[in-house]
Amino acid sequence: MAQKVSIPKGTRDFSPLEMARRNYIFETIRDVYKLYGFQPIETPSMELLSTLMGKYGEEGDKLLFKILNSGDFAKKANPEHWNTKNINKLTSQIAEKGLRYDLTVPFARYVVQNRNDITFPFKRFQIQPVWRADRPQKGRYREFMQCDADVIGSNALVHEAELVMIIDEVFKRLGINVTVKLNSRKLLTAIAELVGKPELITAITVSIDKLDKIGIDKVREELIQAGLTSDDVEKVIPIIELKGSNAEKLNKLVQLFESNEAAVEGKKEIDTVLAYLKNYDMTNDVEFDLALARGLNYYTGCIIEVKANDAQMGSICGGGRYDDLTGIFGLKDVSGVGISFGADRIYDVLEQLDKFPETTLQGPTVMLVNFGEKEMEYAFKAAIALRKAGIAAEVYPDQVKMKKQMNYANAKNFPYVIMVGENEINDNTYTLKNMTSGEQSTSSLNDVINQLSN
RNA sequence: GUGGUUGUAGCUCAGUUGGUUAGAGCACUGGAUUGUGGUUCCAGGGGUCGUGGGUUCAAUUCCCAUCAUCCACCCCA
Repeated sequence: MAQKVSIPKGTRDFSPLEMARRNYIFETIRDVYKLYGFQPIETPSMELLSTLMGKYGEEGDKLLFKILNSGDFAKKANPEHWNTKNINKLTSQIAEKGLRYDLTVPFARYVVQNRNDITFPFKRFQIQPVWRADRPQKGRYREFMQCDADVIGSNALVHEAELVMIIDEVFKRLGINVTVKLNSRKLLTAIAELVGKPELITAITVSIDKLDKIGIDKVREELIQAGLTSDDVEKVIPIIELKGSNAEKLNKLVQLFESNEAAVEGKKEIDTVLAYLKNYDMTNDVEFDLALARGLNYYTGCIIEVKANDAQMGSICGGGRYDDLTGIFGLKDVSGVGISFGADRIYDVLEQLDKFPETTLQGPTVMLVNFGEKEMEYAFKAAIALRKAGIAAEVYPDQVKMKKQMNYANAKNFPYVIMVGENEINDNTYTLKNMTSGEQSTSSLNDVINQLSN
């Protein structure tokens, strides 16, 4: 009996149709990135664990796929660690590589390693898969594509504004309505300082980030659990619950925070970015949202997150400014800012909303029907001429029933089929059939090429 | 890591209050239709009912375990 085959949890195969649709997403993002002056790079699938570990928080370390060393790796492992189940020490002895968890940290490594050859500010984009040993669920895979654009070596807030414009343009082209949420990590720092517990910044941000999902009461509970007093909580809640337009929220912010230094800086960041955006005709909404936090703890300035308005899905794009990511690798005072589109989630949203364009369904342009030996030769030559003219052509390889050949053309979504039999050979003509309308006409090869070239 | 869901044909799923030949739709193959597909009709192939154990005269069905799956939490794209 046949062996039951499958692929690892959280991974997927992609059919020709799915590839066409994925490429449509990648091309759209790539085109917009290029339009804003970004250039592509690629980095290896695996990085040294020393590069990856500790950059994504404790949770992140757990979610890294680690690659077992080659050869007799067991020899190098200290048996004591086996016995005491000291996983951390043990992994460092038997695994020195891991699959990349995102594209930002490898990029920071790339910049530090190639700093002498890079002209700053450096704008790069990168579209590659990343891996996380997460438990899969809706919109969550263990292998998925990220489409990153980052600027490194410039503090200017114009980049934040342009990144928002890129997001707007990409989703406009894809036909997805989104809300771009904007906040600053500095305002979150200010909140932690306001209650006099700066060390709780991570726990606080994690809790308030859930406001949308779990509601204000649960957030209160979580904040208390995180170590805030109820007095503290009553100070925090009005801030994250601020309502009104972006300008109104920003104004009220001043009163709530008074002259907290971090708050002033954070507000200025948001002000500046929104001022830049006034020059641009946004298709989607930009919302200043104090409850936006984002998990990755390397962010220091503006943070950005995008949600689809018409689909149930986690964030489909996110990013922010990180002031010290290259510092970890020994290159100080280089600020970076970037965004990342989650292509797989965007795919799921497009599918849910049925927004893929028709053209992603289309197969090669024309199939030539195979009627017999003589006809095959005639058709084969025609296919060569068609390809020379830049038209994707294919001759059906076997002499089987017409019905079967037409079924094949149908299944493969050929928009056109060419039929050549005895009559056509005698007259040196070709019968071209439009598969959507069913119309067909007989003419010379040049005419056929002209018709298909449009 | 925690909680729940579901495992029956290639795919999507019925079904059996435990009983001897396990069903449908889609897909596939052949025919109606030997140069015309996407519509229709007929026929056919394909399943040790996830795996292991238990209860029973008898288990695909009940019980236990295990694996896989999907969903939710944690966290995140």
